[in-house]
Amino acid sequence: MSLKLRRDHRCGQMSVDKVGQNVCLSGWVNVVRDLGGLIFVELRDATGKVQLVADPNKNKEVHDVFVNLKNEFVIAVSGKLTGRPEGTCNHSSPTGLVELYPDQCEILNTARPLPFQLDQGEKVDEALRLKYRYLDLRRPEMSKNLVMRHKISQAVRRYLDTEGFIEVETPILCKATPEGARDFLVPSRLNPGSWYALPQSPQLFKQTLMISGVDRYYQIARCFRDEDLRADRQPEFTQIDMEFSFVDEEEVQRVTEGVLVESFACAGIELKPPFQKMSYADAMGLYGSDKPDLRFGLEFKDFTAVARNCKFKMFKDVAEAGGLVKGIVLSGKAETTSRKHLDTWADYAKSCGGKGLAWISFGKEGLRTSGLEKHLTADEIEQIIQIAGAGVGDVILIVADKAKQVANVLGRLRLKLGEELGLIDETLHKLLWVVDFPLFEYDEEEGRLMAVHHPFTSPRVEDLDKLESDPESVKARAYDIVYNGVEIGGGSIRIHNQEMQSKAFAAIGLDRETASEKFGFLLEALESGAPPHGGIALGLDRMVMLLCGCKSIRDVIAFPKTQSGACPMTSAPSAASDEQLNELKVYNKLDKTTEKGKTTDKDKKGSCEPVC
RNA sequence: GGGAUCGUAGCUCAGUUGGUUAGAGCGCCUGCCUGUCACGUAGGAGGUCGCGGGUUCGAGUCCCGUCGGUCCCGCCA
Repeated sequence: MSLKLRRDHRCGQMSVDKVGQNVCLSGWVNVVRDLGGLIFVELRDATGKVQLVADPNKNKEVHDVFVNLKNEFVIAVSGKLTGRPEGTCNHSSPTGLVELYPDQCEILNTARPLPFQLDQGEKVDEALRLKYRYLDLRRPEMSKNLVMRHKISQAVRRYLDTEGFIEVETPILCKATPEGARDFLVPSRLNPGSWYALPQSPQLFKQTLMISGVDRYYQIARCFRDEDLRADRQPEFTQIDMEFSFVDEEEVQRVTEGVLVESFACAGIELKPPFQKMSYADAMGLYGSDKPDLRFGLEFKDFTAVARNCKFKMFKDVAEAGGLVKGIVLSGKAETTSRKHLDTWADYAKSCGGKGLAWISFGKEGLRTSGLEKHLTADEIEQIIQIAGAGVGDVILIVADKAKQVANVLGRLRLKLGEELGLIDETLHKLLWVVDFPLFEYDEEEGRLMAVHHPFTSPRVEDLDKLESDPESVKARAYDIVYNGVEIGGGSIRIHNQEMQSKAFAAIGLDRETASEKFGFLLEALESGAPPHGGIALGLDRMVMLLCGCKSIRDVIAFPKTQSGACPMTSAPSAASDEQLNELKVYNKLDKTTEKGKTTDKDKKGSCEPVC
């Protein structure tokens, strides 16, 4: 089809300096304002909106076309751009000083009334927005997000290129790994009974590339994890994946800081590296989180020493069992904190799995407590106040429990209070490296040690001798990068030595045979001259979400999944035909499917097995 | 696997203690209207109250189940 009118300008470019020029524009009818005589139409394209005017006295033909225009019709117009008459300018629009009286107008396509109005924006039910995602993405708020994502990707590519990185693509059809998240599986037609796994990350490939001598690799890589979804978690997501040869932590962190400086600059945010560092132990001890939000205080105070020597059984037992008694201080909140507030917070603490919440309110009229004065001496309460650094007008909230539980309960309470009491300075951009993670953590359910980061993470040199004797005390050469309390990336210096890698596998209970079967190629590669190497992966979706000011990564992904992992637009996932399954030698254990392709019994777990 | 919450017109919502013919704004359709920019104005069409069952003389409203959305816990090396 040949167009009579060929676009030569974009709506967003229409400004006073183009007045007098002949322009041809194409786009969508954003809105029609038909005054009976004059008809105003807002024309929208990817760059913006501009006002078109049809005057029946000036051009009857064009006016006749305009009379029939409806929202979201696709049109092309041409004519001379004019400045708006005195008093009719719209100063709230970027193109509000100009308008176009077309001398030609062509309707390129019509549109039925839409299932939702584009100007209703975020108010529209998300399921509907996802079903008609192509309409949702027409909204400038959404297309802005896509553009921001593009800009950040481009900035990252530009920056990493200057730092000597090359982008290498790694397979999507991979081998399943025993550790980590649940894998998505893909049956192999050519090898009936065998399955590929989609990559949880390109981890092993990028390490292999280091052994190949690639030196510096990056990839904006799609990753897949078959776990439950959240506002910030999708089954497929994108990482800025990097790996470096011959580096230590400092170099990885320097380059990562550069990536973040460039990315944040896309959103007009200036970051100043180097970023603050904090040990995992401090993060957990002071904020009860491995990703503390440092935009506000409320650091934990430790009252365990007082508790150990007091007569209050509740505190004393916890302290003697190796637990902790810790609290946070709400400065100057004694007057505004009612008993109801305290009860609500205590309920919240319980809902987080805590046993309760003790409190001391240091009001003008004197002390009020959650009954603590019955169990503690005045001197002990005074000691607590001293340790808390509290004074008149302050409130102290106290939790006593196992160390892990104190961190969990008090950490979550801290976040809730930070928000509820308006303590968070929204203008701050707090970047933080969390370092010195433990290498392993004991998993009660599995009954074995698990890698905190992943099993390829190098132990700290000074802890090497403890790898077998006291593995839980070994620190990892790992680092997470945290932005305003959100983990946006993590990485480590890797093991580049076969012997140590075997020891690490052994520590997490991976026997020689399994290790060899699952990771034999890596162990072998490590024996062929593997350079010291390390890297990091940044969560692109989360970064873009935060930089766009969105609450969900779904708003920065063009075609995201719902919480149940479905795509309302395409209705994926759907049943496969018997023909397809037969070809794959896969047997469907589920009951027969309905016409709609949905399983008749949702309670049964979908499971497919090779027939052989 | 668990907790919370939502589902009423195309969209966003209201709908009292269970009681007559289920309402509003926007959108849509038909008029009128020459400087609008949330155009205005007059009229009109439009409803399996997510679905199934139960309680009741009577259910949008109460109960049970189910489907779908969202948030969270678990899970996410």
